[in-house]
Amino acid sequence: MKMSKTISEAVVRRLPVYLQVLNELLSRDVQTVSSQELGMKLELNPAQIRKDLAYFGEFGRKGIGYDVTYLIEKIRQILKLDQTLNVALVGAGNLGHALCNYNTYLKDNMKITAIFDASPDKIGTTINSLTVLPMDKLKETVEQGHIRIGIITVPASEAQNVADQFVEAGIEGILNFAPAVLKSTEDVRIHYADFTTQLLSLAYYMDREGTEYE
Amino acid sequence: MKMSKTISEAVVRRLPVYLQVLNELLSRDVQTVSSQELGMKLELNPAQIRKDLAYFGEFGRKGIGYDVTYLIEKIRQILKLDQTLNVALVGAGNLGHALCNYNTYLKDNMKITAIFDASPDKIGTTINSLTVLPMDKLKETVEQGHIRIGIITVPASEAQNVADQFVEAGIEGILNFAPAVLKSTEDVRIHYADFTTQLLSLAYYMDREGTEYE
DNA sequence: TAGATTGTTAATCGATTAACAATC
DNA sequence: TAGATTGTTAATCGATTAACAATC
Repeated sequence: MKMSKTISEAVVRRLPVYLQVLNELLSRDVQTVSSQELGMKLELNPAQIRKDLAYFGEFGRKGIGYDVTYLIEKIRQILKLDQTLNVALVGAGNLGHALCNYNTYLKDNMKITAIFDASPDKIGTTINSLTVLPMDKLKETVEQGHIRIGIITVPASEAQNVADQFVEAGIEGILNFAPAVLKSTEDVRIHYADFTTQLLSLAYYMDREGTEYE
Repeated sequence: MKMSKTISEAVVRRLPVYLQVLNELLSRDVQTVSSQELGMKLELNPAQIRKDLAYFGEFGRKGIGYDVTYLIEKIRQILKLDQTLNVALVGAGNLGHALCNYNTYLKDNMKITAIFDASPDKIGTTINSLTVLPMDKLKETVEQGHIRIGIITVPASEAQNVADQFVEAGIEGILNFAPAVLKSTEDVRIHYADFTTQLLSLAYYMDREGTEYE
């Protein structure tokens, strides 16, 4: 078990993917897995997987591999999935609706506990038994509800404004679905989940794959 | 104007983000922008931006910067946004619905032209004037409709199966929203857009930011 | 014991950044 | 001309991979 050494973001982003595959193994009653096997499933170098995990502790057994259940537990601890994180969502449009309903998937780790919208049409309506609140209730709700993560599903033009309000309310992390680059203070982390960027970069590879002029 | 040199994925993924910021500048009638200014907006090193763009041509003017309109045009060409790409979506659930309605945003670059679902409840229903088709129509529809990109919004357990059918149908790129790692043949590119992974990695940074044990 | 596989150090590879001549 | 900023080469930094002693 070692600490110090800042862990790179690339490593942290791979952990949830490891968890995905491990959960799938668990559901098939696989007891033990080697970095070799994980590497095959993830199309990742086995050494990388071992190294990633070793940042956080010695989770494997030499000559044997990793106990699936134990490793899941450990990664869940690292990602703090034992505690419930409360999440606020701003933007009760189609995507906002979809995410709220997806809610169940994350079970008790992450829970959308408040929904906001600027539009009077939306305010007061109910999504998944949550009432859509007006924006001026955001700060108070976030503070009182111990909400630490904010999700933005508003149009790009309003995203920065919402981010500012989240920061002001003391949120610690933002997941932004709007196709916009956001500014925040240093202590608030922003992750981007805009799928249009993904789609556009995918387009680049269309037709060209394998035609790499060489 | 130079060719050869394979362009790294990191570069390609930044292009849509550049486009985002450039479009925003255009909407504010900004004519010219320097790599310095772009760097500030994107929190990226100016040298990196210049280098990224230089892979594709000489788009700037020394001493002046980049013409916003011209650069937008060039990046759109690189990402092949001049041609319309037809997209098929499998999974007419909440997220599928949301993406279909989002459709307008992508304007004429990307167009969801077919929706599929395995569930008899969904088949035959209409989303945004498109009728949800059964899975056995996928191959034929993809081929006849010149569909080159597939979007997966089914549960994780079915994602691989859908991907296989896409590959079989000759799709060239897949955008996967299911929390699952997918296998495909080498010539089919898979991008991941599962937001749960994003959320989980965000959780890692909660409470720790700035407490980096040093 | 022999075979397998970890954790970790060292080597490699690739991506980011700095620096600067060219030039608007 | 002087100041600004590109495109590009060289230097740096960090992440991935290989290799191997430790050990189950």
